[in-house]
Amino acid sequence: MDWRAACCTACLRQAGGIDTSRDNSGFHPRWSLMRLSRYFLPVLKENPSEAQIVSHRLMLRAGMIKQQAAGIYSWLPLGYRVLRRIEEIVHQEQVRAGHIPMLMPTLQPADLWRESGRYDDYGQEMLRIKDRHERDMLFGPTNEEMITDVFRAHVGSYKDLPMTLYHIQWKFRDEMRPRFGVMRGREFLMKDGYNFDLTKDDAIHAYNRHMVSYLRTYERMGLTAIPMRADSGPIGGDDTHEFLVLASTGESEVFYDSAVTELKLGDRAVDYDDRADVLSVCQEFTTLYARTDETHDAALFDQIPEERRKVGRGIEVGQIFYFGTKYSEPMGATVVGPDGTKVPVHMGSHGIGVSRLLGAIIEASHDEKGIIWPEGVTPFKAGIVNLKQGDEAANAACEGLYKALATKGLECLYDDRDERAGAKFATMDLIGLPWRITVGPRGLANGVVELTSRRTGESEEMVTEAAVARLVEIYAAHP
RNA sequence: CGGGGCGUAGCGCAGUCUGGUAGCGCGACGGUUUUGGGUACCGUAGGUCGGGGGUUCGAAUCCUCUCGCCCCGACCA
Repeated sequence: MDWRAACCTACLRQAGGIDTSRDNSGFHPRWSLMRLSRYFLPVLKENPSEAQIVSHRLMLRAGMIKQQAAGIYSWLPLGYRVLRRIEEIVHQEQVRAGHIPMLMPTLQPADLWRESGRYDDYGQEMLRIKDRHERDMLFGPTNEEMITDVFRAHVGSYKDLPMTLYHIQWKFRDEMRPRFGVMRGREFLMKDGYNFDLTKDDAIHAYNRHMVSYLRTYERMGLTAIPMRADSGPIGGDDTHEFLVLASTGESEVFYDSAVTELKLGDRAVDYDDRADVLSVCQEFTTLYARTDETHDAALFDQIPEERRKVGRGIEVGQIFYFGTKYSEPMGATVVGPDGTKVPVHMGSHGIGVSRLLGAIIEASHDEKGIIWPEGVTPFKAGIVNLKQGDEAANAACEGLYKALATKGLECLYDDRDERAGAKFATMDLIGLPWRITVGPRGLANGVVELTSRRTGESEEMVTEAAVARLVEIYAAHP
């Protein structure tokens, strides 16, 4: 399950401890052995003028991204770690729901899109490219055609269904006006999944299964994402919900019953194969009024008790569609049914904006000092701040802590720079690690270090073993 | 794509109106300071002023073309 991070954790466990030398393998990133003095974290004290909204500013200031062109970014080490972590959560929850990971290319032949009729429909957002043989190619903005092509080439029987394939891949949409940093880039990382089912009922179950897996995915990231009935837009379909994170900087106006923000999936067990179970969760989360401006119905909205009637803005972080045979029919994706006749499969597609989630999470979780990462997605589990670099006791205590946490599988960032305390604290606050362990001669004289919550600012002094135990306990809830 | 704005050192900016060969703060680097919330002082390095063409004895500055980026709008994960 933990197939993304496994190599790092495993090689760490195998090593059985700590290697304080720089890792030069270039493949297994020993992230848990990170000294800030050897890391690449180009933080900025001042706000870059190009960034307007808070998540964009903070991502630039925290040294997470560097813009390379309008809407196109390099992911610097810190940003890359969060991106990978979000990706990992998405993978885990998709696999848990029974969906199968794969990978399709970024470049696609135009002919596939001519089959579905979308080559002409898609418009300028599609980046069209010619190869050296003058063949028409495109940088994929989505993958319905390609997955349908994969499916029809290899699947021919109803016995192979149901099947849901997904991948996490870079997409490109040549937006007229990219903005808000990674929230609306032209190049973006997206999880997109496609279900193939024999009947509409089966496909609706796949739709519901995705809704539940998405709710769990967002909750693990510390987000409240509300499913809202939405227009289908250019992908086209009969049924669709968008998932929106409430934030004043959101691009969509949303109307909702405030009670929906109280709904939590929590750690309740949902059997993804149990249709009734899955359906009941979907009903629980979609019964209360929650719609974007596209589908807003003022009459229905007015029936909500006034004190619960809310209008706000939201950031779209995912969308699920059922679209039936829209692609399977024109592209000939059929299976032979139990009665021996060929029928086009029922499909749906389901997307999560992986790179965009970084921005959404920051919009939802920050303060004037910087980012506040939810434990589920933090790039490092804690920051260790050595207040007196060079002091033998402080150095030893920090390295001991570092080792103790690492052997528990908690990857931390050790600020071993020769800087003033204030500079170190400011950096930690900016990059938003949820926990900070402060180690200095003053506390060590009493045998204690200080554990501070980034979110509340509350500090508590305790012996190092207690700090390790506390963090182990906290992160047990965020695998 | 319509409207507006901006490109000068890694970042934030001044200098452009009124041409005379580039400056400030932060950061970086080297010292001193031994420091519990971006410390202070001393010193050093770093810029063909987005690019091309033109006017001029002389262009960051004036003219022109061009590229890039940002903001508002329409559009979108």
